[in-house]
Amino acid sequence: MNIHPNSLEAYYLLHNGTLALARAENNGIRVDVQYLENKIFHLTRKIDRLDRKFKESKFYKDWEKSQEKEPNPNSSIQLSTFLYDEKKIKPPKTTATGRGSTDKDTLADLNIPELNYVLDMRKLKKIRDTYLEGFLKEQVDGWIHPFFNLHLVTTYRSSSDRPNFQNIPKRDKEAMKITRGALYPRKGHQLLEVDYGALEVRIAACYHKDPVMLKYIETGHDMHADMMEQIFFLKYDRSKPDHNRLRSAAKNGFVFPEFYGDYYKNCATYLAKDWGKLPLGKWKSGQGVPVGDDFLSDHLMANGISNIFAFEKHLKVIEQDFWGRRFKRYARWQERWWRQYQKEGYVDLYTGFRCQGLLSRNDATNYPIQGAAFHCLLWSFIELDKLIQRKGWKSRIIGQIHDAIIFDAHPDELDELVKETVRITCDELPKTWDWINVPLSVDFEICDVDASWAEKKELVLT
DNA sequence: GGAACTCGCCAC
DNA sequence: AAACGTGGCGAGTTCC
Repeated sequence: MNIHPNSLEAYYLLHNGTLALARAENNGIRVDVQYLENKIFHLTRKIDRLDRKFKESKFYKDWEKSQEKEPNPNSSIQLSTFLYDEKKIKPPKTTATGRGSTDKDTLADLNIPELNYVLDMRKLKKIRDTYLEGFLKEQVDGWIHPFFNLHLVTTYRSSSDRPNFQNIPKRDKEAMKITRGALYPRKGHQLLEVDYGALEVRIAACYHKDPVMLKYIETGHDMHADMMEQIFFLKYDRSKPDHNRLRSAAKNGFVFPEFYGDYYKNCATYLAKDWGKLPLGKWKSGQGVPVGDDFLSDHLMANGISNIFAFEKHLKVIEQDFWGRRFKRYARWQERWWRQYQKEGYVDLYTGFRCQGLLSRNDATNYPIQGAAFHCLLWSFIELDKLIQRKGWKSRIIGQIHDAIIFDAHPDELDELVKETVRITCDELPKTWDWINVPLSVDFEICDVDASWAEKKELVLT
């Protein structure tokens, strides 16, 4: 099917998407209210304890003397004023408005032990106030009904609110356990999650058709391992934990930022500091994360890189190779796409939508990818919803997170639900939209019957 | 007493 | 030449 900009097909995608999402909203998610109240009580006790300890410190006493009103550890303005105006510390980083920053990384840089109390309190408050209190506020008789919006996002992605179902903690294990530990399936059911693998990378490839990228996708060859080898002068060994950490660093600190339009200087800083645990000046022996029997500083120095500037230069060369040789066709597509926008004033998505208005170069190349990737998810969501209706199943769809669908599944229907999901997401979708010229794949995660969302584990298909 | 803003931080 | 894309939301703050 060929979809034209602002087409009827595009309209129906949102129309049917709205109806399917409304059914998921209506289905809702079970929350354990007693658990929420207990956790909030215990987190409050922990936060109070940290607050008391912080207030006993010399740092706080000095802060108290420096201003009229009682210092509030949660006020970034008060903290910024005290650190950078009163104590005359040079801000390691500033905010968008030019004020000295007090975010997590910046405070860690300052090396003031008492500030750890502030950081610990912030983390627990985030969990308590945004998530647990948010669920409690929105729940009715032990059910929440998050909304999914199709009309708010510039790129034609979705958003979610009241409460936001799309930003519940996952990476931080403690925050994940506490927040997702409140969310349950229906009695006798189990939560099931299906994720598209590398969806945006694959959809990007449908636009630029870069032969090197297509080969990576078709063969399953590990692009991030290749970049890890190039950045860190190593032969990737998947059995080594330190190699896998550096592979993640290459993936999240270089490959994805470059795809989104970032450049080597930011990548160098981020890789060295956040992933490598290296200082931003000159390096000494024994610094950074372990690499084999060595440390990252020793390993890089052995390869002629002994400070952040040399590392930047190294990444500059890698970036030139990345866009000038490896993904040359991808780079040319970005250039073409940007010129198209400059000439016509819009970019079109393959799914029949048009992005207009003032766009930056990065916007013009990112929006069509982000939007069309979400539309793949939405199409699958609609079809799965129809299928469940048709079959009269007890299983329900309860939500969606950009490239993932969350089911509240009945165990008797699980096998068929998984089978049908693979069919719709990976086989039917590319048959419907012939611009999808790459294979698609999905992964499943599952919780036991009656277990909370915190108990999620990988589902291996046989 | 509410609107609008900044900042920080969670997700993809 | 320029320099990371999209959201929601709580707390603190300022303005009206």
